[in-house]
Amino acid sequence: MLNNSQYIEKLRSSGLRPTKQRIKICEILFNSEKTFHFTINELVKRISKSTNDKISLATVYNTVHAFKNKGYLKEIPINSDQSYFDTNTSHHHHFYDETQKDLIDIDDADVEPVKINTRIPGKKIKSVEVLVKVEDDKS
Amino acid sequence: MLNNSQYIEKLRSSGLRPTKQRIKICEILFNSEKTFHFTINELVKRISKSTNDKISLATVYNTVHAFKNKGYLKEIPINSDQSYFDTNTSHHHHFYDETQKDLIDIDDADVEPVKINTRIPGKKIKSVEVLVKVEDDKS
DNA sequence: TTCTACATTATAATAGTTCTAAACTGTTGA
DNA sequence: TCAACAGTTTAGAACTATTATAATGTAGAA
Repeated sequence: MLNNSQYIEKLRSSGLRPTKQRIKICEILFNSEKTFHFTINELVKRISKSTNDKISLATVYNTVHAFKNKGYLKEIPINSDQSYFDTNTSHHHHFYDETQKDLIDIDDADVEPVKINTRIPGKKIKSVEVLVKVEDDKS
Repeated sequence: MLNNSQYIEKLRSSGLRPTKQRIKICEILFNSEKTFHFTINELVKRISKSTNDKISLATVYNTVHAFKNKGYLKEIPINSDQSYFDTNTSHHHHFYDETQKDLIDIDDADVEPVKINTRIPGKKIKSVEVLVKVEDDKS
């Protein structure tokens, strides 16, 4: 939970100009107690609910990508018609409920560390992501 | 490595009419010694190389989805501008080389079983997929 | 204040995928 | 065998998420 001046500092310190659009998006994404998942489309809806100053779609895309590049957001690898982002940038994994089309965090403590006993020469591991797909248990 | 009459049987037994388009796509996907990854776009190219009878793009999409639904193909969860499919439907995971935009199988023996110590009530686990993103090691 | 580089914006463009509806074809059963 | 039907293919249009464009606006430095 940060106030605007802290967002301004955060943006400035990472080389992003603290425009009012970016500050507004910071408020929406980072003011919550809880981290959450969203699509661009959902973010646009939240923005239009919380302000009268419309932010253009292009700016939302630009900002989300900028925040992702700075490490303030993570993109969640999932086959979907749209990209999912996560405000929780700490190491953790996800359930994907295929019935509800819903993403759920898996607490990192609930996943044993994934051991990959092979490497690709000349490449270093950037991330290890586990996606657990679930569906309604009708048994 | 199956011959056409075996593909016909395979298709029929899973409730898919063995049309010449589907048989041709079976040949391309399942005649290889090795399993492989592909995008729709790449599959279309392979088809046009191996036959003079053009298969329409819609049919390629339809067929790939039908095969996926029947469990003959797996879709690989990855953020990309296009969907990746895998002819290897056995349990295994992937490296994704972000520099080369290239998918590489991880032999299942090289990954310790992923233990998820939590469940979602009323849901059953359908799959557990690990994606290891790698990049050039410039260190 | 003025300048400049960076941001925002509306809109067009792009690309992957899905939809449509007409033509075609494998299969069934008389 | 062959008619009839349901499933399949097809070209092209439509759709949707995302990116590019280029003009306008603005934050920050001098």
